[in-house]
Amino acid sequence: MKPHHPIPEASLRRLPVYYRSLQEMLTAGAAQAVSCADLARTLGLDPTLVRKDIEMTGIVGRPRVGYPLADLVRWIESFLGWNRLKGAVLVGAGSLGSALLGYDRFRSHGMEIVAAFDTDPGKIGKRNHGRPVQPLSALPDFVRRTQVLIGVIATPGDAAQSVADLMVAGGILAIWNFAPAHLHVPKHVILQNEDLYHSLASLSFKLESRTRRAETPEEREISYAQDN
Amino acid sequence: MKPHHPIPEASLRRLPVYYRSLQEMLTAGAAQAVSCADLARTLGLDPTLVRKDIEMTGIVGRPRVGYPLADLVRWIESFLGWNRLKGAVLVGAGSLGSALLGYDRFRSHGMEIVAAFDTDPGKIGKRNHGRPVQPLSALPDFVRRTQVLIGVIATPGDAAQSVADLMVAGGILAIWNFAPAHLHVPKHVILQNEDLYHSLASLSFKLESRTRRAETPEEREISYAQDN
DNA sequence: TTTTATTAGAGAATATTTTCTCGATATCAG
DNA sequence: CTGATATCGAGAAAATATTCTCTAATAAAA
Repeated sequence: MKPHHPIPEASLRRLPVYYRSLQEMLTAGAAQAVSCADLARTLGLDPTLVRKDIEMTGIVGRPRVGYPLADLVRWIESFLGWNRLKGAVLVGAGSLGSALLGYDRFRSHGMEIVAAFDTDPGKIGKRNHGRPVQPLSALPDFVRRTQVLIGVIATPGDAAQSVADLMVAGGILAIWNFAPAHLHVPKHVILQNEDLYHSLASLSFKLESRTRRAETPEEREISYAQDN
Repeated sequence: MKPHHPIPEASLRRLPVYYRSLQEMLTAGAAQAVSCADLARTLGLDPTLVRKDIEMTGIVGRPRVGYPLADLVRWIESFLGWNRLKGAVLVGAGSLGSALLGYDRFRSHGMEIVAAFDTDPGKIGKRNHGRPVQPLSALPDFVRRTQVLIGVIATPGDAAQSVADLMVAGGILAIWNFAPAHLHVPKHVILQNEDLYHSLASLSFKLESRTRRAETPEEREISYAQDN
């Protein structure tokens, strides 16, 4: 039923948007069913785009009615794997790591961070948001014992590759990397980079080109060439 | 030199990767110049892809030599606007907000968070990573006075839209949204969403489909050669 | 029963991204 | 000094992804 292979990345990233909007509708308790047109209108997207994305998940709607709201929400959950809780380990109990440990809503999105690791003796042995912080050296064994599949890296950039290696050695299958580093992992390991500087680059570039364009409309042609 | 107006988003997101790699080479002090082929090899990318991306920034290289390393680094900085410091305000001094306030390396990437805002009376008036936390109601006036252009949202999802409205009212031109919410902003405002659940969806989906696929067929045993 | 709103599905059109190809040029070896 | 060659630059082509368009089918409403 589900065409697992050719899922466009863009569609995949839009599904959580739909999901959240649908869940809001659900808690608002307004309607039993929702049409793609409704959803598209509230999100400011094209209706056919929304339909394509939803169609992709395999659920079938009913003409003139739309999709049963509760079913659609559960279906997306299931499609994204958010209904099957997967354990994760986190390395790097700094401020970002702590913030991630505090995100209790990850649990309702299929992921639970079950343990944290660090190399700082000042952190090891203490608890962070309820999870014990263990020495990094204990990671591979822990992963092997607990069969955890997801590893979250929230270390400084220069430590990230060696952490990734440890994770892979332990049997981690998916790495969510928040460290500013370009990681090399075996092909069978899923790598999701969450590098803030990538986004900042995009934001910064767009802002610069817009404000510069506003300053000197006629000099656009050299706008990229000028150094300050 | 040519201002390609449509800068591919994909290229824009690869530039920070190049930047970091180049900077590492620079501090390693190995070579004066670097070729696209070198860079592509260390990053595992296609050489022509790298050349296209770099060409897009407008820098000119020298045949048989490559690009002068130091110049290239500075050029990318300049292209992305990372050499012109832009002020930003942050709303939501929770754990994620604090983590962002603690990222002092944003400054070397063109952004400095100059003030934080929150609605929690327990946080207002205190300092967070050196910045005073002010009441949210003070935001529009602050933005207007200081001419800050970037707004960072790190609030819970249900507060995000009203915060965005306040920012827009104050004159913010770019919003970096970490809250799990779909924001509506005027067209002239740049919106960059950093929703963790989008990435988690992608990660989770890929992991689910791989593990499901691996459960049924014969290839379950995966060997990890490396062990250290 | 007829009308209407809506989904399903397929295919075309468009946009974007990546790869290919080739000519030009600076460096190096002889 | 001359030729070989690695590298850049740029345009063309190919591949990929996204968006649009249209038709048929269906369920609800009139």
